[in-house]
Amino acid sequence: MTATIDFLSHLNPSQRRAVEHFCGPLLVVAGAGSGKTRALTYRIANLILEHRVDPENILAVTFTNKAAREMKERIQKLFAERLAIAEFGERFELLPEYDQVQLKSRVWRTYIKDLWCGTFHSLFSRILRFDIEKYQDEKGRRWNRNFSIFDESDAQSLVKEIVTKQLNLDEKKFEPRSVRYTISNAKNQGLSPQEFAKEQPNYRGRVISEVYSYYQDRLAENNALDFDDLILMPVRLFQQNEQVLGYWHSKFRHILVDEYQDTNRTQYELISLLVTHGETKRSNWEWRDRSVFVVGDADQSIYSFRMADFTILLDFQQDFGDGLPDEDTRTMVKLEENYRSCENILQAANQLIENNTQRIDKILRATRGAGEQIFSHKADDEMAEAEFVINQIRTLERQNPELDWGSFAILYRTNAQSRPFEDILVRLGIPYTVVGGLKFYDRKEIKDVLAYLRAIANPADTVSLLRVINTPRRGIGKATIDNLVGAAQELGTTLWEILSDETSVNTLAGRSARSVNNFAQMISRWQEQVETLPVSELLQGVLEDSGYVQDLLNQGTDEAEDRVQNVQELFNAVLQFQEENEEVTLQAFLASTALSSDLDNLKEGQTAVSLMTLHASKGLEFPVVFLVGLEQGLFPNYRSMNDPNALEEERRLCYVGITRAQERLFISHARERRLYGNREPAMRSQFLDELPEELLATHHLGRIPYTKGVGSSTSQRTTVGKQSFGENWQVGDRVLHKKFGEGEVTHIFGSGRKISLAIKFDSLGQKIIDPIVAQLQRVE
DNA sequence: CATTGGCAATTTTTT
DNA sequence: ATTGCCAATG
Repeated sequence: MTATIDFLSHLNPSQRRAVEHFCGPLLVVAGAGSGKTRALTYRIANLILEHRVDPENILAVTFTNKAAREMKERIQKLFAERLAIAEFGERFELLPEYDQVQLKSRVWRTYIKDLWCGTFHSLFSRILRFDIEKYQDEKGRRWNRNFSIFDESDAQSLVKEIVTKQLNLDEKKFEPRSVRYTISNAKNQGLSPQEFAKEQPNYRGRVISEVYSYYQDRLAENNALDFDDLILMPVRLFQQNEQVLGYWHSKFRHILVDEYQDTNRTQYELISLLVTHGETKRSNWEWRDRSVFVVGDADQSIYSFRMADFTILLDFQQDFGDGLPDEDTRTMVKLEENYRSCENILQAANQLIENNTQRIDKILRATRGAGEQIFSHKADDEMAEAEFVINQIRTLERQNPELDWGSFAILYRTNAQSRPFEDILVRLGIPYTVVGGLKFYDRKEIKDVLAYLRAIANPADTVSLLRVINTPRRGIGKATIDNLVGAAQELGTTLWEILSDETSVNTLAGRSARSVNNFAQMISRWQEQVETLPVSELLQGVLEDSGYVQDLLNQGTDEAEDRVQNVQELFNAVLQFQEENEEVTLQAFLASTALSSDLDNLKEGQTAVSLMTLHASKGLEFPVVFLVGLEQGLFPNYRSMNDPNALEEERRLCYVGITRAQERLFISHARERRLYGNREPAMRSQFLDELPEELLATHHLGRIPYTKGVGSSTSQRTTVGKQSFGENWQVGDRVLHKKFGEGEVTHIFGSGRKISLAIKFDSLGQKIIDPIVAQLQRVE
């Protein structure tokens, strides 16, 4: 127990309240860099240690697989350190390696293995592997436990096929991309094809609802689910099957959700069902040995295009909590102390986000020194911008021994912006990693090989079968394939039913019958091995017997060689997956490939410059951050500029970017940028003008100073904020804000340095403002 | 049937 | 500038 106390002692009072929370609901409003991951991991450890909660009764939802992995690792470390003291009387790091390994694996087995920790998608795909056979949709479609998970490109080709082949519609008028997006939105609102159809007043909507219905048919035929189904289907299943819901409800007694501001309606529904057992009357809710603990920050909500809805976070107090105002509530904790960034960076972030109207009152407090000024740079074009950035990186790296390549991040709005940076980095031989963009699992050769595996795991997966039936060439042409598929459709069975029957093939395939039968026998052979062989050996067999690798080698081109390399990497991925998990099934491996993002592969401790989109940067931090391409139309993106809500989201994205920086922040834009091959003039982003001028440096004189931001910098800038510090604000005071105009103080939160004011502006309504950050003048 | 070349559309962000 | 799609050709 003493060890328990000692880990609680690293926490500030708010964090401590969060960590020590046991039963009932709690909302943790956690600003950027406020130590929320620490709060989450410590709380889980505390539940297990202090409250004797069995790990298998804990459900922890994270936003990425990487976050899940890290969370498990951190908890494991916590336990290992504690046990080291208890059993060896020695700090974990000081133990001999053998003991460390032993201890770690024991901790894994007793505490971590049974913890349900992952993304919504991976967690609920796992639940579906148990219970999907008890589900039947409104049209009687059914799935079995071997279901395939179709990724976004699979889903889109399916839609495309339905639009063009099945409904003979104009691809221009019904772009598969946009139709798929509409369907996805419908699913994320929990609407079935029929329910969606009822809401469609116009032709287009009705057509899309028809596509949606066919789309579900096709998924079911293939025994496949898309990403949205992984969430929606459990909701439906829970709603229609009391027993299934009861089982999972009583299993998951403690539910934690990270990045709660990025959950959508169906995800919320899922959590709600598990927490309340589908009971609508609050008085019937059982909190005796249960909790729901959510962590989030509305200011970092950047996924509304994926139907994320941060009002879910704002409503938590009403939905689950006591609904009391902030001063009295016992179901909300705010983490406002920022441990990550220097004060200048934080002030910039705070002031930028003040421009948003939809917020929860929260202000980030600096705990570190002022640090250097933020540097803003205007370049001629995107090449010059890249040169500027890389030059800064080289200079800083050379001048500061504590910085290595991994200390730098270049963040941009769109994936396409990475090129010029990569070009220069390659030229100079500086190590770098691009996260996101062209995903490993999206490469043709990887998709091909995975299609083999998917067809083996799930014979109903016709899409995958068709992908590989003639890859590499086996002389099975379009005509024979059409014949076989046509027959399957005629009979209402799967393609595999036909393929696996030699006689049918002989009648249908004519000249190619031999090839088809060979192919089918090959697949059958592998299917028999699924239960007995480890996935790695199965894959090896596939690569050899299918002739896929041989075919690539025969091509002899550089490109083909690259592909062989990638296939080899896939094989390594299987080996790694087998090392990290016990009892690896083919389905589990395939699910991990479908649900893993590039982000998950970002390795800790690699000393390479990181390039990524702002979205991908969420949750990460770097000593030095470059925010590039701040131009109207690019960032904020032109598609968001006419919609106030979308514009606020862009601003939150900028806020996320700024708050990734620990010590230094550079912001740049270009005067001219290449777009689709031709040059276009560009205007500086409006966000630049929303940053506090006095924190921005625009010219530099030779060297760029770099001092670690711990302790105050020596610069004597007097910020406007400093002038208003110490003012005695009172409710009713009239103030003038530089941007928002005149308003009246309606509430005062905190005091001294921690003061913030609620101000009702005459034109814009109420906002919470930090008088130290904002430039307020008293009126009258 | 498979390869090649020309033309068009394309870029927001992702589990 | 790059990628995907279609039509014409051996």
